[in-house]
Amino acid sequence: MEIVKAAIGGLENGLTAQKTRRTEDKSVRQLQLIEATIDCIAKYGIVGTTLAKVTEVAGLSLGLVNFHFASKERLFEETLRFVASEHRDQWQKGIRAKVPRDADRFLAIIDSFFHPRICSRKKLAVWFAFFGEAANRSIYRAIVEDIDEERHQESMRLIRRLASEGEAAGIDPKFVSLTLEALIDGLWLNMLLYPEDFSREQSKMQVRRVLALMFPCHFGHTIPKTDGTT
Amino acid sequence: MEIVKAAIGGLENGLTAQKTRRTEDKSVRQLQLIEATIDCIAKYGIVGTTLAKVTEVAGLSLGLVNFHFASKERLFEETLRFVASEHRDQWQKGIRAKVPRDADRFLAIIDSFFHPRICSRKKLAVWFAFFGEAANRSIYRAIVEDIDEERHQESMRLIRRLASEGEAAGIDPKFVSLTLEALIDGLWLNMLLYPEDFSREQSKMQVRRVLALMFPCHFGHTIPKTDGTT
DNA sequence: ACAATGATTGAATGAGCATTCAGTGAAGAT
DNA sequence: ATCTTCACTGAATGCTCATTCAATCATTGT
Repeated sequence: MEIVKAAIGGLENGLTAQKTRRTEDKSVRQLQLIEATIDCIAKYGIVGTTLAKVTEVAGLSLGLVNFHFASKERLFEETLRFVASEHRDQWQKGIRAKVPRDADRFLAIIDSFFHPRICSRKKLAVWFAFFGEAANRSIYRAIVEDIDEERHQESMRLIRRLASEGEAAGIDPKFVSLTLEALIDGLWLNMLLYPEDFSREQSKMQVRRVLALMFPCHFGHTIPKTDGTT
Repeated sequence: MEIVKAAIGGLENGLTAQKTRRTEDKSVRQLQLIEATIDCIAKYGIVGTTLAKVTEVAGLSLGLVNFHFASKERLFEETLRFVASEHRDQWQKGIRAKVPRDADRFLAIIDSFFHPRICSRKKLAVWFAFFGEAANRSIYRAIVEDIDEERHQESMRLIRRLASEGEAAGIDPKFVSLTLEALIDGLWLNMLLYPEDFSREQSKMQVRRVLALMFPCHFGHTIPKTDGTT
């Protein structure tokens, strides 16, 4: 993971080769392989993803996966970790950004789920491919749980402050957080299965409308006045 | 599918052999194989489900799958169709039952998602295993879409009547139906990934609380007065 | 220039698996 | 009692794929 992040940095700011080339190449290759894996899972599913296809898509030779990762299994783990931390980086960047109002911070977490890089068709396919296997591979579940838990805690913290601030009502932060996260997972599934019928923007608005039902004062203004779903 | 349904009937009312034994045996075997497939997918995932394991679990010989179904692929299709129609039967039974109030009918659809037979750990594992593959296998998506669409139409019909009946408000049936279905899919995922932390009953209540936010008059009474989430 | 290091290649290996099919046996039909 | 029909069996087949590894190549240090 750490190595891979270094590679992303490297790629983004134009290959500033400070470390020895060999070490850096290593992380670049790993990233290449992970991205090819994402492409393959999206195109062929987990079942249809073979190392031959992955390396072909990456433009590398067959033996490299077992050189850079111990096994196909490890490559899959790192791929899941990659999309997971990509999302974590996204929402953490969101809540650290300019506007310090709690309501906006919470919206930033919500919005992170609908960022084009995070919920592209490819990434959704990868998430659900791993969900499907997670029931039996505890390592996948552990990776997903880690990132879910961290975000859930942050959500609850923000909602708790919102609730005490504005309309205190009987709003239960846990209920709000769990409900919205479940709703978003379901919308993700819709976008995956029916990409023609469900867009990112529309789904984001759908979440906001639910949020407005829960916190009219805080979020009522974030939804369009007219109420057509489509 | 039809053959399989006949077999269920046969099993349930004690093997009333009206047809020739051979034909009936055939459908019994198919059902056996489908149930073994469900067990295997739940235990080993789609990737780890082999025909050797399926037939072993079913207590039958290896060659039978290719005899009763054309291929492993077809067996998988029929398995998905089986859990799909099991759910359809469940909610259709629910809305046909005694109480003819629309609100109760709608609740019956919601509740069908949380029936022990429908959202057992095994069945959830099967659903998400297929969702994971659905992005690439259009046949899976078609099967899921069929059943989703039918239920969605029925839900909207009921909600529309509810909305006109009671608090007409600006409630949009499509929004309500899509939101609740997405929420439920997300809760299913929670139950699959974290069975220790999410129960059927608790999840059902979570849906009702959201429903009560949308239709206080119709569904406010269906949630417990105290508001602890756990 | 040369050696040393270590990344890269891809043919070879062998395991695992879906599918086939020749043979078996049990249940009806005559 | 014998024949016919099929469901059923499981060893054999052949293919796909992850993994290995000997050989090659590029880079760095001296």
